[in-house]
Amino acid sequence: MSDRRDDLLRQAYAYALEHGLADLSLRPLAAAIGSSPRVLLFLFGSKDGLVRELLARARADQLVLLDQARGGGLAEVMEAVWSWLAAPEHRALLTLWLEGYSRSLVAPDGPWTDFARTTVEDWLKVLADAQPASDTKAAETERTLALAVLRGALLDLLATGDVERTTAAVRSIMTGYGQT
Amino acid sequence: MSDRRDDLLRQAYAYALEHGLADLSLRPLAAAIGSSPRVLLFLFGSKDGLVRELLARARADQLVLLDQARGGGLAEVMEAVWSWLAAPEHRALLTLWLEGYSRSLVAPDGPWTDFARTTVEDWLKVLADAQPASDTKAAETERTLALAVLRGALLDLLATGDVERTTAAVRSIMTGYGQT
DNA sequence: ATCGTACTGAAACAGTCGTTTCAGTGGAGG
DNA sequence: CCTCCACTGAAACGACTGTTTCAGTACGAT
Repeated sequence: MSDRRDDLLRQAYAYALEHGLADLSLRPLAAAIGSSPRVLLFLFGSKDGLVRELLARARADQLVLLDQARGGGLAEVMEAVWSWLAAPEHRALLTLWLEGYSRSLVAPDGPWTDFARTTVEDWLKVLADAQPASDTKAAETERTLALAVLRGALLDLLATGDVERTTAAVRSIMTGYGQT
Repeated sequence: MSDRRDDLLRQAYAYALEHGLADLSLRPLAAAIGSSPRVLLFLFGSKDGLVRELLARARADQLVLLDQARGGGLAEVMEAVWSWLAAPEHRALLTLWLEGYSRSLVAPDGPWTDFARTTVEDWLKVLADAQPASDTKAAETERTLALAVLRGALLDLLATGDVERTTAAVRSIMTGYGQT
């Protein structure tokens, strides 16, 4: 019966969104989601195993977004992705994402392995699919720039909460692309 | 005699650049720099006090860069900043910066307070000084975009190490600005 | 009824953490 | 010489960490 396992993972995910991953600890987590450290270790093998599944879930959430954003040219995809990034209800997920990103840069081992590099590739691939001719050097530069703008604006937004200014910045660069 | 204090801070800073701030611990740090937890606490009051000074130093390092990058139009400043960001010898400092950035988003209290928001403002101010008329809405959008590109490309670079691709992306947007 | 297997509560284990207590150094000023 | 004071080594404190040990409980199959 992995119902309980899935349920606990879902609750642990919600808890991680609220409290962050950096100082996640089994005892407080278990207490908050009505379980025990013993059970969490039994179900997930180790804390690292649990964290790995939490990160996988965070990545899965983003992949769902990226899939929904498909279709149309680069401008449409950027618009769709940005409106998702700027939505207040995704703020917690995105700070969690940034946490995993920065952590994977300083500690290449552990559950975070390759998290940063993987998400770069995930996103670039989706952007490439939105380009008519994605195999040219110019196209690669174009989508790298698009990714940089989205993420740079996200960093800004997460720190300042200024939706208007950051959205204006993202929009301003899309006008350059063809409006398919 | 604060010679010793400055010396220890300098060494602790070097240690933090190598090992990151997230799981910084007094005993290993003290052992590595030829001191003791007792002395570190005596000199800096608490671990938080030490971390605060380390972050202040990281910020100071960036302010030096930003000051050197001054002069010229937005394109020149971007070029100067990017060449600094892309330099391999600054990789450690920048991952440390990102670590502090993400940490300050999830734990608003503690030594990290406002670290993210502060650095956004630091950078935007320098970019504003590079604009001929910085008080218009269009100028604000323009420099927000410039900041986003620099930081987004930096995120990409830190994860992939692909200097060529990220540099091309940054350069591609500068061509739009006037080459003062 | 008996076995086996999946699960779980309570407690302990060994370790690390930041910080404090206590007992000293060493050297400058009176 | 004595005192004061900035400084430091050693050890302990209490709290917390992930994980393990042990002793069960519940339940389905034989």
